[in-house]
Amino acid sequence: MKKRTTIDDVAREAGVSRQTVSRAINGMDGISPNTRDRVMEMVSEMGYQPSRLARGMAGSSTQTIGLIIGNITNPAHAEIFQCLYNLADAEHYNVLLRNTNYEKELELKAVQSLIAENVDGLVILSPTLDSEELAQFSDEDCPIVVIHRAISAKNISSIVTDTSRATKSVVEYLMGSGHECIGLVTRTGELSTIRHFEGYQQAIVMRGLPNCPSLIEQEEITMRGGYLATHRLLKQNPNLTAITTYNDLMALGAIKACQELGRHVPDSVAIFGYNDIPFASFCTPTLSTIRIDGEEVGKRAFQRIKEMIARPEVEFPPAVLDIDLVIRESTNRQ
Amino acid sequence: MKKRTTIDDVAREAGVSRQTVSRAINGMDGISPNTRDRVMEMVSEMGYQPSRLARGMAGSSTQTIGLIIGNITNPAHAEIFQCLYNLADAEHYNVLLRNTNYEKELELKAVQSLIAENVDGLVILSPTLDSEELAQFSDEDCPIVVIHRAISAKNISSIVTDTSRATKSVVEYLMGSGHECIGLVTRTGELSTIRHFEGYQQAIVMRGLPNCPSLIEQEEITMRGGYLATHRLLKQNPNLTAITTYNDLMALGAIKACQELGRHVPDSVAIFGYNDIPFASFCTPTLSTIRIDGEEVGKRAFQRIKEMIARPEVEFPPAVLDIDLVIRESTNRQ
DNA sequence: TAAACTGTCGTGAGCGTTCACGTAAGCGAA
DNA sequence: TTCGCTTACGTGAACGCTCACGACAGTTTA
Repeated sequence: MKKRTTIDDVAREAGVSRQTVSRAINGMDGISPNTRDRVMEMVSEMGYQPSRLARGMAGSSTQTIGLIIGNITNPAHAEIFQCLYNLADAEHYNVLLRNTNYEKELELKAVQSLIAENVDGLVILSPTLDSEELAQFSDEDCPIVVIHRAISAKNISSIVTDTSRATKSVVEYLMGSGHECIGLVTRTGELSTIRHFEGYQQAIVMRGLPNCPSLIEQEEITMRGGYLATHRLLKQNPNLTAITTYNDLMALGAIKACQELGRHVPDSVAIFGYNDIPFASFCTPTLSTIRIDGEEVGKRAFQRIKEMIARPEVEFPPAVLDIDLVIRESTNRQ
Repeated sequence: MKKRTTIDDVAREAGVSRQTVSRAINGMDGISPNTRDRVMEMVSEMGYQPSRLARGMAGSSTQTIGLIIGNITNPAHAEIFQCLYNLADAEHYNVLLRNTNYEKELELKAVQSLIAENVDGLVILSPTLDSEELAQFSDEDCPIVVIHRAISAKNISSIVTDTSRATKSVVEYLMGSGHECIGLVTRTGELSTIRHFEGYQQAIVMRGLPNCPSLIEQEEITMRGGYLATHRLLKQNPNLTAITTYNDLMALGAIKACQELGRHVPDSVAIFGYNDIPFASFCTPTLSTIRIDGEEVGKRAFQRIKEMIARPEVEFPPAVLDIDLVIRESTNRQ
């Protein structure tokens, strides 16, 4: 049975007090350079690692941030996680993950449980909870950063892209390429789809095209979901020549559905994705999509949560990220 | 400043002692049904949640398992994580993730840091560390389950598939379809590739075909890696008609490379993957691959780590999982 | 009837830190 | 000298639990 090396062990060996060791390892002042060196040498000699549990108990920080993620299996989410993780890890933060499968109940529980775990901050990467549901956590003293949903309140801040404008650009691009009957494949629920609708309809209306409800299909956010929705869409609207989707996964499913129905992509149907996951440039045909820089998102989210931890009284406005249309084969009609 | 509800608060309100509350919430005996009910009612009324930090400090378990993962961006890994996570979460375990990018140094540090965090157990999902490197952790009293590498020692156990046999089956299948010049695209490093080589060569030799080193290319485990390796492979061996790969990601890259080089898949080159990630059945052409049930892997890993936590003295033999060949379009020559 | 046991509960200590103090030495200024 | 300030430490308490006990009924056993 191995016994853990504690701060007291180090203190004893170095011939100083507990507190002095603490001062040394935490870079606090009130300690002379000489003693600091001596202590630090002892620390590495004895292989001492402070216990995060004890630190969390005694101090105010657990050096842990919670991350709630809708589905880690979604490559767009995974990329953001990875980047956020790397930054956090570099600053000795632990990342505590909760995979919620986009379920509202689970997500609410996840927020509560993470706060109860004394995380220093919380990042939410899932389009499930709405502003009101989030607002109830304003009074817990745990800063929250929400990704992809604009909200800013006490202790709550966000990193967003302009989904509405992006979707509008996509539809305008498709109309510019001569498409007049454009379908929308999006997720179930209202929450983040509303921006999606918004952009879609703005573009349609501006162009004076008919705003037809049968051109919209909703499904779960997976390849299978995109596949099913597209099947329905094309059955109801055989004259449809383009589809814009909620994300790349649904787009990949859409391509599959088109192929099964004998509708060539892009010659018979153009498909537009959202996110630019790695597969988008490796599939056949390669996928036109909205590029969101996952690395940038992860970086901003981490920076923001750190700022909020450091200055809890400040209220931060949403950070809006740029997006680009990436045109590839799936919309490139001959 | 919100104050946390502690076990003492509950005890006071319920008119019992701390320890009695502890007995109630932990389902220990030495408490009458009446008091238990009364305490539990008070617990939910006050919204009391025990502090994992304090539990970890005071008790022997932190209810946390560590998971080291090579690259969470790899869908095969993500699936296993998700399943393991779900099971762990259902039993109130936290999962502490470390993403190591397959780097040996990071991975060794990750193991040490997780042990220092007092995790109850550790699961390693990465083909990076070899048996000797792992063996040094036998003496820490923290059970370790290694996925995809056969090893069993004190405190160390594993969940594996027979990569060698699987690869052999693939090559035999390809030869059975008339292929005589078969390339191998695998990862850099020796560790898990050795089983890959083994199966490949066994099949080749049994058939009496020449064992040509130029038919093997190594790269990083990504689509891009598979893409680059395949480019080199086809340049050096234009007469090659089939490629078997380390995993589906590399296979997807291989398909891309073939398309760029004007080699039709499967008519000119057949491609075989490994893992059966969701994209394998949604890409074009759909990918023939080895099916590994990620859900089963995650389940076994979690069950095993729980067994090891419960009975630290027992040494478990590797659990070997079944695999299947899944034949799809990418090897289906007309 | 005394002794031993069983069921139910409470108490003190300890886990490994940080925090808010207290203290002693050294130095300069009034 | 005397006071105050700074620098460099040390000390006790606290964080919220679990663990190993101890205590005290009530019930069985010898």
